[in-house]
Amino acid sequence: MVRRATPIRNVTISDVATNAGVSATTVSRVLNGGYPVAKPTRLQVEKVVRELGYIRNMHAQALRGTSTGVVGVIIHDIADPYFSEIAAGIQEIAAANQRLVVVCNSLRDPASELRYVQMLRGQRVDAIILTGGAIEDAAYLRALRQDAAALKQQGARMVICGRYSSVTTHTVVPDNRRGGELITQHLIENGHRRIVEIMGPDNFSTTAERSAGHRQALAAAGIEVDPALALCGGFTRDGGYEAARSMLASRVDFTAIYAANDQMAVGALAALREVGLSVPEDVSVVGFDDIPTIRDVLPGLTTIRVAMREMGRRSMEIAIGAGDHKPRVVVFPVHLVERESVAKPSNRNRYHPARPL
Amino acid sequence: MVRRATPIRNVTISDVATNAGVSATTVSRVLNGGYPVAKPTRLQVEKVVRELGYIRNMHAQALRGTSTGVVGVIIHDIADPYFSEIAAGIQEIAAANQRLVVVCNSLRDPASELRYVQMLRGQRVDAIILTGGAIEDAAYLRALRQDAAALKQQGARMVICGRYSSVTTHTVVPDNRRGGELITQHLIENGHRRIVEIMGPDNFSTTAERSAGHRQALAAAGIEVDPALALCGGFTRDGGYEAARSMLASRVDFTAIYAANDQMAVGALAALREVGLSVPEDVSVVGFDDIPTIRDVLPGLTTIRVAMREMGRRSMEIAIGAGDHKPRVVVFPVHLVERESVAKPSNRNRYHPARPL
DNA sequence: CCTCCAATTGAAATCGTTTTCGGAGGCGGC
DNA sequence: GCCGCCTCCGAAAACGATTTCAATTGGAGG
Repeated sequence: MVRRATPIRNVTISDVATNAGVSATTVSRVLNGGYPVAKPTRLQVEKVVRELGYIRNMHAQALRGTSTGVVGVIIHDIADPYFSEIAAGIQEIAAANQRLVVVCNSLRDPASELRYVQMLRGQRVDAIILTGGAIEDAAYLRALRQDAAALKQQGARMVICGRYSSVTTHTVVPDNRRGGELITQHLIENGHRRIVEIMGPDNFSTTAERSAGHRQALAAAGIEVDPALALCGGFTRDGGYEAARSMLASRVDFTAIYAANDQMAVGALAALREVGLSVPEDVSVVGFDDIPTIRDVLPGLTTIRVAMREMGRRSMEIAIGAGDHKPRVVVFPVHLVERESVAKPSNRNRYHPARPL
Repeated sequence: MVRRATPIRNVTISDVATNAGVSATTVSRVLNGGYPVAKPTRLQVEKVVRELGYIRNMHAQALRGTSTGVVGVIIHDIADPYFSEIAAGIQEIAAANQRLVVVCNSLRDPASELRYVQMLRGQRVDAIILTGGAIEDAAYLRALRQDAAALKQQGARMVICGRYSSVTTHTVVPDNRRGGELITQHLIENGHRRIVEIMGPDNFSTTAERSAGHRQALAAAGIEVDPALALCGGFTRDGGYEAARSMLASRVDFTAIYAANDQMAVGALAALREVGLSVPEDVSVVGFDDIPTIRDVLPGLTTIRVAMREMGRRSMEIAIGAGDHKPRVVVFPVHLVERESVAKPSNRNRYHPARPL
């Protein structure tokens, strides 16, 4: 096969200008509007643009100084339903405003998060949205703060979605603490006093907040916190499964499980099912987030609704909000969604799993 | 608050050059390697780069002609577990190769897909990955073919993931037809002859292929296709739910449901549960894809495993595969995953749902 | 001492756009 | 007839990087 002799070159604004018999300046003015261009000239230029299939080179445009129209999003894991909902919300607003979104998966690794921030700065994005909780150790914070300053310096924004942070003034968060409180109250009202808490990974702000709400509700009801009932796991289905199994193996006494997110709750459900315990008859189980897929697990999981998609939308709105530089902290309210996974405690079978581990 | 007097300007390569007492050329050479630079000079430049926190302006670099390091991905819906798995695979390879990924949600709209292709061409991306089935009408195809030609002309690639297409030579697809055949054979081997087929949206290539495999297996078993047993729905949980309900309402006789993807199968499961039919005792149900969340629905859904993440990985590998311009069509094999949603047919309750619609 | 070569470095052109600063023409008012 | 204003348009200077071409140095070899 013979390679084309013509060099690889795109149609440029000068090509359009030449073909239309005007200068590049005029073409640019037609393209961008705002300047006076005589009607016939405008029409002619538009015709040539169509004929040649001209597309603006965004890099030249960006280099010249105008905005890039690109927003960077750094997200833990796009395959995680919690984050993909947020991402979908972000996309909605981006699409409605002709913005492009660069999505980066940090896989919960602070170092890779920082690397991505650098790459996005190199891309001169208009804004960066950081989603998800993060381990906020000192070195990480220092680096991020520098990036945020540089970003602001170049007129770009940083918004943090899903966690509080001292790094930027633009923040969108669910009311995690309140959620932990609400769901725990619900369990307490149903008569539970020995509640297993399957927490998220250590050191994550989300973990801390959801746990704080839980303990607060416990304290308000005069229930002492038993360290034997709390354990950490990855924020995943398998994390919940493993945690539930190890709790079961430890033989400690409990009547309910509070998992720090729905996926862990689903894992716990699976672990309970495996040993022949049924929910909610033997054990009550609650989750957090109300991810879309949750409505099809059995029994229906009682959980805390977090408006993930709306949070994504709001983050993007703030990210591209034109002139408005006012600091924003948006706290999304949460609420309890009751399904079938909670009942009054009973002692049936609790210490004698039908099937052994 | 007083605005900073200093103009918004980034550290450029010339700043580094000045501070290091060398020329921009030398800095560029230190940054990109390949040219001889004396050790002390190199060290000095690297030191200044660190001190000033210099970050390359990708736009200037891209404008000059080197690649942008960005790959565009156009995907139906990032919140759909099928696609978010593919996206995760794409991200894995991108991360390993320092590429950035621009993700665009087309929401199954061909027009918006084309708009995004244009925007991505404006970004001079190194490649575009198109995922998901599409309505391939003539006008759409013509436009896409033009874009593909222009892309190739500028040295970029287009790879299509999830559907066959006459537009580009780079294609990554699951063996949809074979999957439809396998799962139908499985039902037939279990004694089913009246199988409802809940198809995906009309005109989608994926729908057509999965349905073709189904009918092929039916034909091979000498079972005549009954049009009353087939119906279309959106590729969503609710699409499956609605389809199942309307089938139930139509009172036609069937013993099994083949849904064209897992989400529709889950919807069908919910519809059956609502009318008091149990799976697999009263009706067998199968899906397609084996999305991750499926393993936690009850009863465990028998389905066809599609290697979504691997497909994403492979698409990206092809997209950034450097010199290699050989056309590639990669067909991913599928296989049957047996769980608990299929049993021999029985007549119990079939015409007398415990609860009315 | 002269020539030549290898090793380093720099000046300047280039990529495609936007924008500033004027220039050219037309027209009304004096 | 001249002045000034408006309308429309173009030349040229950025933006920040890479790369070509050439220059400088120092040392080796004759």
